[in-house]
Amino acid sequence: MRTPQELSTAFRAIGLKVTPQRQVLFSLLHQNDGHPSAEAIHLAASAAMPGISLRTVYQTLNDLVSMGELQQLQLTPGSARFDPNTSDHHHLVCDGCGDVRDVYVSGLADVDVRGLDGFRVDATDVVFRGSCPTCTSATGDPSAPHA
Amino acid sequence: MRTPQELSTAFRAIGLKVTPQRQVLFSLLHQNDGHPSAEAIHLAASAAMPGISLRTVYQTLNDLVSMGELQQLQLTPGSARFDPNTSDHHHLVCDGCGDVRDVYVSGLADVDVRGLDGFRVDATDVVFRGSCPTCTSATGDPSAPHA
DNA sequence: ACCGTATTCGCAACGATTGTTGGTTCGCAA
DNA sequence: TTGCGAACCAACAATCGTTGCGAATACGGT
Repeated sequence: MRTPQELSTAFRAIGLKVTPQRQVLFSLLHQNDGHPSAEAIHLAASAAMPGISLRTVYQTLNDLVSMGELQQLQLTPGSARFDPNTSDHHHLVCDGCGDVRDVYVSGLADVDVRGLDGFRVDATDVVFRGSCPTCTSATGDPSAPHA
Repeated sequence: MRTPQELSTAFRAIGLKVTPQRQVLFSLLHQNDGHPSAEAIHLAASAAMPGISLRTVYQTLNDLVSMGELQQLQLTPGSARFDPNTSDHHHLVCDGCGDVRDVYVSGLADVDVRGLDGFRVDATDVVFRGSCPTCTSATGDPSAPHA
């Protein structure tokens, strides 16, 4: 995620205004390395600016997404998650607790894909699903050391 | 997707009953190689059995998903899609028209993944996003031959 | 400082999905 | 064949995540 200053400049450059609410969100996202939902962001923003509306949070998140400054993830049914990490990475989802982590994948260009059939590929998203260490031990996975 | 007969047997085996409504759904899904939404399945089912309720469609789809006979996809915000193709494959999504296709990927095991960090991976989903041939030519892609 | 216009907020509405309830049907094991 | 219980439908209401609307407000180029 770019700095609040850079985001402010980018907003003004396309005719969007930099309000205190947006500054709060810029700051929160800049220092966020997780994958928060809109609700979670609203909660955090409310701490810094009581009364900020969920509507405004959605509005600004959508702006950031369409500017390409923020990635929107739909990894599970239910609420979308937002990813401030704009570097080239992929995701790891725990089926147990729903936690999401970033992973870095190399060698993707070497995989063989059949069925593209004239399709133009702009982006490739890889999602690994499984169980995080905490959930793995909690569910008594036989391949894991038990407590 | 397994045959309606196999699905019927599988349902009975876990104490679920094989009703005419379910048989219609089994048949529809068996011969479906697309990625229909629940709504689309309900529409098709209504043609074969007028009056079948959307509620029943959801119920049976959920049963099939939890039995592992059907895959539920959440490729975009909005409605879920269901994939009767249970073979090992991945997906291609057109950002233009929303169309979804199956693709087959080999060599995935050779990619290098950093950040797994004790995570147990059960499944890997790859989603290629881009533009289908129809949308590519319609949007005037400079790299495509124009009309 | 001014003014145009974007932004804000609260509330209503939306689409997708699930819960409920009550009455009826019907699969299927014994 | 009979009986139990599951499944069906209808008709809602409710939930969740998200967006549309409209009046009041405030950013920011000049």
